[in-house]
Amino acid sequence: MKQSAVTIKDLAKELGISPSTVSRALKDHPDISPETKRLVNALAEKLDYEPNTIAMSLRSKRTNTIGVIIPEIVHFFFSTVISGIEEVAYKKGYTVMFCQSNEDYEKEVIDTKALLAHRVDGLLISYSKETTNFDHFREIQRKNIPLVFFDRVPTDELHCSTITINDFESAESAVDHLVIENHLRIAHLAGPQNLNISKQRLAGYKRGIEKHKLYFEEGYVQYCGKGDFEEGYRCTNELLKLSERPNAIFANNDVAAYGAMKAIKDAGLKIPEDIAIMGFSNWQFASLTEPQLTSIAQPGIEMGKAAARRLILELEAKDEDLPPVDQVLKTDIIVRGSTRSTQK
Amino acid sequence: MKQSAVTIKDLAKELGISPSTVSRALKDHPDISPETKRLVNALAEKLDYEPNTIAMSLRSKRTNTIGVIIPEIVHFFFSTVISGIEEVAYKKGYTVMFCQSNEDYEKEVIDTKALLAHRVDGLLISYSKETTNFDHFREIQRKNIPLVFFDRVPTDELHCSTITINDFESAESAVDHLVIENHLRIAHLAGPQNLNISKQRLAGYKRGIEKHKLYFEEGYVQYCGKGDFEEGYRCTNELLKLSERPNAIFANNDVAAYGAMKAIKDAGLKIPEDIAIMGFSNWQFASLTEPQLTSIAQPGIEMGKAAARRLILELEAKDEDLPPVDQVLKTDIIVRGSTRSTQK
DNA sequence: ACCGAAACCGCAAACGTTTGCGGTGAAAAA
DNA sequence: TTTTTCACCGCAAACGTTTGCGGTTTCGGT
Repeated sequence: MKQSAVTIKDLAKELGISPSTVSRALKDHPDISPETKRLVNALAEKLDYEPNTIAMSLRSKRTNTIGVIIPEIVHFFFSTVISGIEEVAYKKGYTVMFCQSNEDYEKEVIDTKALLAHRVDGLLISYSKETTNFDHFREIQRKNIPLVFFDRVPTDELHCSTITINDFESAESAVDHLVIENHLRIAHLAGPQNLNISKQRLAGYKRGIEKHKLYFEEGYVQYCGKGDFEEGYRCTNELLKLSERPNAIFANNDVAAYGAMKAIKDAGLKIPEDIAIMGFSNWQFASLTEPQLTSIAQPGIEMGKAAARRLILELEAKDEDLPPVDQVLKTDIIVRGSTRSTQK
Repeated sequence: MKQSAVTIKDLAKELGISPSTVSRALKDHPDISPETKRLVNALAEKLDYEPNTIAMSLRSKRTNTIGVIIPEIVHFFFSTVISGIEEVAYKKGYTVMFCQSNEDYEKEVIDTKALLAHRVDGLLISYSKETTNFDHFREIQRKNIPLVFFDRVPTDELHCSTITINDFESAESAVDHLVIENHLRIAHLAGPQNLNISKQRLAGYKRGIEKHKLYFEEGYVQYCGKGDFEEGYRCTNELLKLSERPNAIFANNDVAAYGAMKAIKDAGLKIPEDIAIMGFSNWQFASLTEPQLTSIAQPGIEMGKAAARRLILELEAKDEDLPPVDQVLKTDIIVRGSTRSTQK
């Protein structure tokens, strides 16, 4: 069960010099003669010496590791974010430790404890739908370790950098799009309201309704808490019962949108002729369905990259505390068959 | 940038006793009096002492960390595997460090180096499509650190435990299913042949063809290397040119199957009446499309769990070397509209 | 011949734990 | 009273690095 086991001491003994000299030689310290450096490096190569990062961490108090907590990995958007995180972390010489909270508050606090125990240099977090208590985040800050939120971010009680998309404007322009396609009775399948993103999307939707002076009634906003397929199906059936039946549905996410699609098909209605559907996130399969789903593309990879870049920036600005920044990424409406009223 | 900073020494100084005593008291060592233990634990609680895992690792040579390398995270199947891994790792008190190779050989070897440098206790790997040289895996073994492969596993030159599904039988029963549904000219979109899984699926397909004495010609097997949507589309168009046009296509994976679906629709043919389609992996969206895709469900979560369980077993069987085991998980055919010839 | 400055290197402590071994005091046995 | 036996605790080394400080040479300059 031993690792490679060749240490600086071994090199030193072999060469009849001191460990300090070996250490310095390996890092090209000016105090060491070129000749010695040559010898040391040659031997290190030969015995394939590899520095013990654990020992280095113990001294330097840095692990070159960043911790990531996301609600769930089996989720198209989050998996793209992770991918982005991994990419820049790798390029900057960091490795990532990762946990999923499974949308469970308890697990989330245990995860943060675990990552702190493993002495990650910094943390990247998108918190669970359940999380309303932020004490575990405050604990992180108390220990002075950098923390960046992405996608699901707290309103600014914690002073952390955040990476988000412009949910409000995206939702608003979703309404714009539907109006252009001549759908004027637009309903919304809203997400969990303790998540800022859901609130913003709902708010953007309402803004769009007002801006265009569209018809609206209470029933047009259906709150589907979990936002899964079944909820989308159920909520859409509610919408179909309304006397002023909407002719477009803007869903908080793609999966709920597909629930809506099924409900509409089951009701014998046509998409988009009778009712148009629009999702949010542009999941991989949005282009594979029939009709294809119009959706709002969230730049997941970019978000991951931005979050990681920001965190590493804060990590490496040793002394001076950088003031937190809120970076907002742009989305794109991907127009497909589920809303296109006219010809292809 | 300091962590909580309270150490065993601090506790010792505060209580006027030695660090060794504190250490022992905290681990409930019999040499320490109940009274002292009480005092130590009380103070530890008060100052919220947390053991420095780095220091512990340095002594014990164990990090309680397992490394995972997968081809890509933005992939339904692999994300489910990771999810399973995380779940059991968490339960057993391990955290996971994770890298994606992006199907790139060079990145894969760099990743293994990085994980080894971070002194993970063991590794879980599914290698890239490009990988044909296994030296970096041998290096891991040389260092005597446990390694378990899953899904994409080497043929037994390395002596490692593996977790796979029964690709051969699954493919064979896919053919069985198609025959039952009365599709007797079955083509196959094959995957990259340096991957065992692809070879097995192809072999299982061929076995099915022979068993049922079905019509076959060379052109019925199309090799789509990358196995993505475009390849599936392209290869299917090749199939459509054949004089004895197949009336069923069994694809190596779901995405390719959707490429096939598009090609068939574009050709003005009906699914499954003219040509049935069957995928492999049962991606999330298989039930959301029109028609829904018949596919073979791989138990991703189970695979992840099994792999992690096996690795941890080997990790904790300190001395005696466990002989490698090959665990094969069962799949299920999920029958949907893309192959169902009859009613419903 | 002496001094000063380079150039090169080693000592030892430190990071926070763990642990073998030995030491103390007091109670029990002789 | 002396010895043995406990119960309890501290010393110090070790894990593999890094680094401030000081020590030896060697050499060019006066």
